[in-house]
Amino acid sequence: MPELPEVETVRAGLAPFVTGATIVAVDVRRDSVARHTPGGSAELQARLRGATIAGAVRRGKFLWLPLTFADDAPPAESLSAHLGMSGQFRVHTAADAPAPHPHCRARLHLSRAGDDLVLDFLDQRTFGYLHVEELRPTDDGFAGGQGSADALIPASVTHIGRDALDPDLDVPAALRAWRRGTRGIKQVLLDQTLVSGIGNIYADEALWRARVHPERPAQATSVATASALLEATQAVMRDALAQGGTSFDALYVNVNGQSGYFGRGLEAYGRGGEPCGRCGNALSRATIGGRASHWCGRCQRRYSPRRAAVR
DNA sequence: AGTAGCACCTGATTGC
DNA sequence: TGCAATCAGGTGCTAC
Repeated sequence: MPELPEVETVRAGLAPFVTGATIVAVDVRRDSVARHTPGGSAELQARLRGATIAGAVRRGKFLWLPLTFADDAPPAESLSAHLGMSGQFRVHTAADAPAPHPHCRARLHLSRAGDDLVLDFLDQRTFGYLHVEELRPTDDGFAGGQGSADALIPASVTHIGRDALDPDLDVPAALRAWRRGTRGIKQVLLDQTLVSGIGNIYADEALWRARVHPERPAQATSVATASALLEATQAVMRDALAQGGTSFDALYVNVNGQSGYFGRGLEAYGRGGEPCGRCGNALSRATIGGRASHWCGRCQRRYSPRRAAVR
């Protein structure tokens, strides 16, 4: 499922095709893809038509394309996209574009330097969406590193924290936020308002790597442990990114739902009952906070207040 | 304020 | 065999 590394792969794959392209027409094939836009698909179509895409920017799992219009003003609006669980983008030349796939929720017709392109948004499970909205200055100095889009983020993304690979992540503040409250540490890792980009799969992987039990209360997590968790998160995401970036061809923007990184490299997620790659103990699987969770009961000790008190 | 729980949706898989 | 229940996932909303 698309988490930070997968969304970054999509962003990086999309950017060279769409930057500088003008949106000629938008064919919405399922109205719910525009459910976050107040006026629905009609407003999405009307506000996108004629816009030129200035780049592709990402924070955590949120992706957006800043838009400029004929007046040459800096981008003030964006086409925002969230892949949900199963979203994909595919790019075709207009001449080679196939009939829309049954899971195609929207087809955008683009034009750049005389070339006509088709950008399909596919989404089997329909948790993803496209949205057109204004860009807002953010008070935390976020710089997406995308030139003209610096320091502006879509209105719907303002509540999302900097992501785990953002060089400007305020690490001490992030660790403090992770160590607050009564929730289990895994639920805290999944809280996109604190540190974004971590989903169910990488949460399990990071916890396994850092040897932390998913149900350890956040407030019983030491600075050292929280710090190790953040570093494990960054390491596993960098590893995934290195593999996710390997497999795309010109017309397919890889969302990497199953292929690529998945099925290799994973030590915990989806491996309930299989031996731990570190100690050989059978990995546990249970639902925690409504999410399938996987961990090693030997390497990742459950928190015990009594043991903590003795020490 | 912080947290838990559910709705949203579809297709694959499992159970009867 | 056929149908129904279950599961998976991220986010945003509601209710405590």
